[in-house]
Amino acid sequence: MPTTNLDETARQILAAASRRFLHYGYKKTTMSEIADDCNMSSGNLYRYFPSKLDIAEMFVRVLRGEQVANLRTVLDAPGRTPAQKVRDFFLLKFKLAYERFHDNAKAFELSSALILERPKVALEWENAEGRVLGEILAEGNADGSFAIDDVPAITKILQNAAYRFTSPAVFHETDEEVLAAELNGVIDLVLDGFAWRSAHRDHGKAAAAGSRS
Amino acid sequence: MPTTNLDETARQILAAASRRFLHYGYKKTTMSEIADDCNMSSGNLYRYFPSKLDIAEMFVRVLRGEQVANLRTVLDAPGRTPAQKVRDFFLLKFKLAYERFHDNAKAFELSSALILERPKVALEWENAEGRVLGEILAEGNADGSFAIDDVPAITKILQNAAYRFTSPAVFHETDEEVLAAELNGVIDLVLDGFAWRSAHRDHGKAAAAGSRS
DNA sequence: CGATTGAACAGTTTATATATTAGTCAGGCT
DNA sequence: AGCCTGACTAATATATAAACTGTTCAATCG
Repeated sequence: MPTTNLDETARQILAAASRRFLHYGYKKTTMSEIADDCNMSSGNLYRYFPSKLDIAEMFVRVLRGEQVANLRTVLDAPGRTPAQKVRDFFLLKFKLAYERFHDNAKAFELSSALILERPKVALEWENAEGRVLGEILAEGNADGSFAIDDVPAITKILQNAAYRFTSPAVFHETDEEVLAAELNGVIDLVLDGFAWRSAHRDHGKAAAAGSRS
Repeated sequence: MPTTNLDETARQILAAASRRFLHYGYKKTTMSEIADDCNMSSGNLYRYFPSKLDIAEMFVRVLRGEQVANLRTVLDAPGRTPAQKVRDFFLLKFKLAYERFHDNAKAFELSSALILERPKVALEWENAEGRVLGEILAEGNADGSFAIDDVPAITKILQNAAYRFTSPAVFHETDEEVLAAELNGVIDLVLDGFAWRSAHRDHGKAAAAGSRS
């Protein structure tokens, strides 16, 4: 709930801006228009946000909060094994990203514009989702289905392996069903990797390094 | 060797164009300049190439030929197991892509411009490399280290899993060493997945589907 | 007569002028 | 006082004109 910290007026500004960002795009909405929507002067906006880009950043922060909360439901799903939750996590993440960006050029534009100027926001987003994924992995460690000693490292590896299915730039090329099927293929292989490591608990860095070069 | 099919004059044009593409960029080199380099009129270029874009396409085709030949050396490396060759393949592919695009905006521009208008070229490139990777997998099947029944499907899955490390758009953000280390992490996990499947030869589509949903 | 040219055309890029907008701040309002 | 306004400015974006470039093809060359 990132909006909790915000003033009532700030929240009103954010709501007006969000509506226009999604409908007309980031570049085409002006500060004056946002101000008019809130029945205030454009100058007054700067008492609540340092710049237009910061409004966009807050918008994305809210979106991220919702998405992370959405992904977190995977954790609480009853009757699902950790392995199934890993799959659920990435399929849901893919679905959310696909639905947001496919046939929604405005959302893509806002995202691109923000990430270009504030790369840190993208990193924070990835880390926030990574924490959820890490909890799934920890759960698998606890019930013995996984055997992961460096959870953050494996989290990163999984995010890398699924990158193709979370990078919006590629979405326009391929159909959702096809991509989902390919994502399942990657998850299958990765989970088998976990199964192998779980059966050979002596893996660790030594074994991994040994198999290399 | 894609240039073998070409006329001597066509090869001269291609060489002149390639030099300018890499030095000044695709958009900034004009047909007149290429023609001047070859001591001919601009109109005469069209007796050898239908358009400027086709010169760029041929340039990329040559590049692809070299890259695939380069990757193919991985296959013939003596004393390497198939698993090691899978790693070699992707590390080499990453290194080649990184070196080509990092700090070489011109190569990136040419690639982007071409892929935008001729997406098929990118697909053909991926397929050509996939064939080499498929041969490595087949080798692993032959010596028993892998147990892959649908080699093309697994090839695609591997390419998807390594996408993060072959997509030039991301290269400018992260340092080569870090990316290579992360790629190794993905390969580790994927190879463990192969090991698991090799140890449980009854995997196949039924088992994979069963583990899902 | 086939091979080549370069002027001509249509489309695009660049350069320039005009207009809009993000952000500031001295003052007005409550 | 504290909150808000709206004219102002520097910077960005849009619109318009000029220049250039990819491509064609009738005329020329060998």
